[in-house]
Amino acid sequence: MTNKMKLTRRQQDIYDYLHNNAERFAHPPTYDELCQELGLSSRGSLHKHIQALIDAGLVEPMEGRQGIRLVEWTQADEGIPHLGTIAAGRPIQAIPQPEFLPVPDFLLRQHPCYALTVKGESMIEAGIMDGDLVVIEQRDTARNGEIVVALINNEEATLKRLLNNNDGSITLIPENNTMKAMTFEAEQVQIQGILVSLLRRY
Amino acid sequence: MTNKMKLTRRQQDIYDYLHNNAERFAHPPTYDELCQELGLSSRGSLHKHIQALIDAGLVEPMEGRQGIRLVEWTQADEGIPHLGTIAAGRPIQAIPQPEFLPVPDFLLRQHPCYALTVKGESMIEAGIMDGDLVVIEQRDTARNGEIVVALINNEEATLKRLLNNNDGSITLIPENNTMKAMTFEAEQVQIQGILVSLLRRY
DNA sequence: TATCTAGTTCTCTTTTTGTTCTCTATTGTG
DNA sequence: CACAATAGAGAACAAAAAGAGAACTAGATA
Repeated sequence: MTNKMKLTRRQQDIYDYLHNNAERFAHPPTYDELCQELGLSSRGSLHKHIQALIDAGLVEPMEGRQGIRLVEWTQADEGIPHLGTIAAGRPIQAIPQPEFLPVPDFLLRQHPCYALTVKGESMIEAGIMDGDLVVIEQRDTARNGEIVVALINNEEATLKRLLNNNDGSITLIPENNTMKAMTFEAEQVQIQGILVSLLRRY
Repeated sequence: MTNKMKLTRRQQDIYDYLHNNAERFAHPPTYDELCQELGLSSRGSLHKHIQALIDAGLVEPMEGRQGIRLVEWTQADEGIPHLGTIAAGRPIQAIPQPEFLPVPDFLLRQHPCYALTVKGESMIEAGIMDGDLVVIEQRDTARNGEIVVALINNEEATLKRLLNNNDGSITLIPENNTMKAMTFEAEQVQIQGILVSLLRRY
């Protein structure tokens, strides 16, 4: 449905404006407000452009209620934020101003995702190397055997394979036979996401 | 149509400019904008050059001939073809109708690329697992240490690390300590591309 | 009810942009 | 030298894009 129609110059401008100022409008803006912001004096002219954006699937009219509009966007169009570096035994080292990576649909999930750079070799036998970029789906639960981003004791973040033990404890397994699995109480471990895909540049 | 004639000096200039500054133009540039950038004062003159580039198939007019611009054709827009499966010791198993994968810029190179699915574990210690998708830059030469798609005796295709020996022979090294490196005469080995990036879904 | 507001539809004009044309200057070639 | 190929300037034109402004519609409101 993402009909990538080509926009005219002004249509792009207006879309960019809506996109960049989405937060500024508590309630979706009216045509008159937009006209003022964009320096137009005719609602009719604006309407023509908005209509084009609607046809292109970039914008949706507000449901039923008239008076207003709303913009929609997806991660596939926009890219996912690259939040920083994850190294076993350290907190995630955040990038001050996360940049957005364009990642194709087929490497994402429905739920929101973010990207991290892997530091270290703790998952090397799972084919995850130092410097790889991993795409993480934001979640606070995970199933057995999934590779997760886990926060331990609210201090250190790590990428490991998850094992939920019968007694309620949690074991985090590195995929590196020089390293040992570690077991924690459920309260000590907080799941921050699960691994959904991996990107590597040579 | 695709009149593959050689370009004049200025045509090449203009093509190079478009090529190098493609990123700078949020929307495809208008003729007036290009004139300014290129130091021309006549759209008519520009038009003659652009027309030559279109004839040469290097540039496409914006569809629908809207009051706008020309676009360079890049693989980032269209995606790269997924040609099939590469398994050590077999020819590449081609997909009848290759599908196109949208792959973000930063995982590509300037030169044409294609994607293959990796079958087998011969490169597992390089972090390349069974089922991974590799992006290959189409090339017929490679440097020492690069991971290449090599065709051996015009029969079997394989993904290995390349070693050019002093005596002119070529050694292909698997990254799997249960497998042995193999050495061939230069004539037996044909480079079909080099590894530029890797994608994996979980 | 009358009135106001905000989206829609319409006609019209202006501006922008690609195209086509002619004319001129420069350069290289036989 | 003549001649062709390349390069640019500038004018004129048609169509697309953008905008103005008025009239109309349907809800909301008083």
